[in-house]
Amino acid sequence: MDERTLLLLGMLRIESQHGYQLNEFIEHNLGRVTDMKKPTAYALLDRLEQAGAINSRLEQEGNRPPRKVYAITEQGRQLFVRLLSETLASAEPYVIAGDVGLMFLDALPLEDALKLLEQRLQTVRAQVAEIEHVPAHHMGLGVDLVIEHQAALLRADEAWLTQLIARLQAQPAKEAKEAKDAQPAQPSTTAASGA
Amino acid sequence: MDERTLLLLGMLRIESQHGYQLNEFIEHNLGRVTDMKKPTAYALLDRLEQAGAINSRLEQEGNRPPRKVYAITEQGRQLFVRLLSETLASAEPYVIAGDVGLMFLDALPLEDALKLLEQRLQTVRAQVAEIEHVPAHHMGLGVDLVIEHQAALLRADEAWLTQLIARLQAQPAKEAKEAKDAQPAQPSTTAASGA
DNA sequence: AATGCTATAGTCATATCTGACTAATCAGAG
DNA sequence: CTCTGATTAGTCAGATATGACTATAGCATT
Repeated sequence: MDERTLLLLGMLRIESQHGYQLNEFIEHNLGRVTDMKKPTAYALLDRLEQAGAINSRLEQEGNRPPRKVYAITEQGRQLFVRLLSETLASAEPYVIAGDVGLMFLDALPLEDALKLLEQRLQTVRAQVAEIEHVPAHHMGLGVDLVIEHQAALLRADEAWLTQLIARLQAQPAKEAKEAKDAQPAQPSTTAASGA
Repeated sequence: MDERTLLLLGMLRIESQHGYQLNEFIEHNLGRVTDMKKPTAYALLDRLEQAGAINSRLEQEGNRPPRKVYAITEQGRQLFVRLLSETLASAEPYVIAGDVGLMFLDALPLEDALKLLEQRLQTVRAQVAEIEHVPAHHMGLGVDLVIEHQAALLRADEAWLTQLIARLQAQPAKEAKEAKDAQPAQPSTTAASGA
């Protein structure tokens, strides 16, 4: 949530903009950097204005509905530098949603698991391919660095997955045994999930 | 949010448990897998019970306050397999919070940026070290795989960061130029953030 | 000159999540 | 025995986030 604030301040630091503009840019170009949705952005802008980090003036173009153009204030710049420093210096341990699936890999028959992991691998490969084709100097922001970073992580992910699949294919016996070892608990009522 | 449901179902599939038990385990052992908090878990358990995926019976131990022991139902097992399959097959493009910072790296003087990135690198290294010392067969679940996966990603992260720092140190001129190029917009009111 | 379509600009009711709290039991110190 | 602090078990008000919606303007088509 602090990163979202940082993002908005950073964008306004580059250029004063109205809400719609900010949201369009985020939606179209920053899908990899944030998943903040429109209403959240408006809410944060309101809060930032309350706090004096940005201010807004109404602007009328033609006789379209008037829109609020937000500009960063001196106070906002200070907040920006503070948030940026904090964000750069720290490394929040990330939580990867898909990892929950790995925890229960042994609940599925090996064949099924392999099929699903191969699907996942396809998806990851597609993501790598896509990100490698994003043109450099994408938007003049440091978005390039983010793209690089994400590409590096995605490639690591691809490599790991590939190796996992190979391992599972090569040692079905061993992995099956591990799966057994993993549940010394009571066999419980029904056993229908078919492990 | 679906992963959270999957996690709870998966844990109950292994063994019937009461809420407190589930939460303790998550808090102490699954910090890397999920960041779900206690009240969220209770809310999801309620919802799963409404939906018939789990049921609960009250259990009294000594004369401590009675507690609800949740058990997965046949319906719940089916849901579990479905969610697990979906999760394993897909690869949601992850959003790394810290990446927002990278976007605005050029807003700081190079020296400052380097100092901050080095701090980040320290943190990442500490995380790598920590994760490499987690004992294997940690809890008998597939948690091992998750640990491996996260270790792989963390090492990739470390390598990328190291290389970024080297690049920034080696080519201060070029990077400084890029920083200039990055903002052909208006110089705006105050220029106090000192870029 | 009415119709439908897209872009613009934002709002709001609802769903979701969590920090802070309640409340009972137990174990040990004095 | 009774006070203190830890453990167990959970709840709830309030903060956050978002899907779905409103509403106007411009433009092309018929």
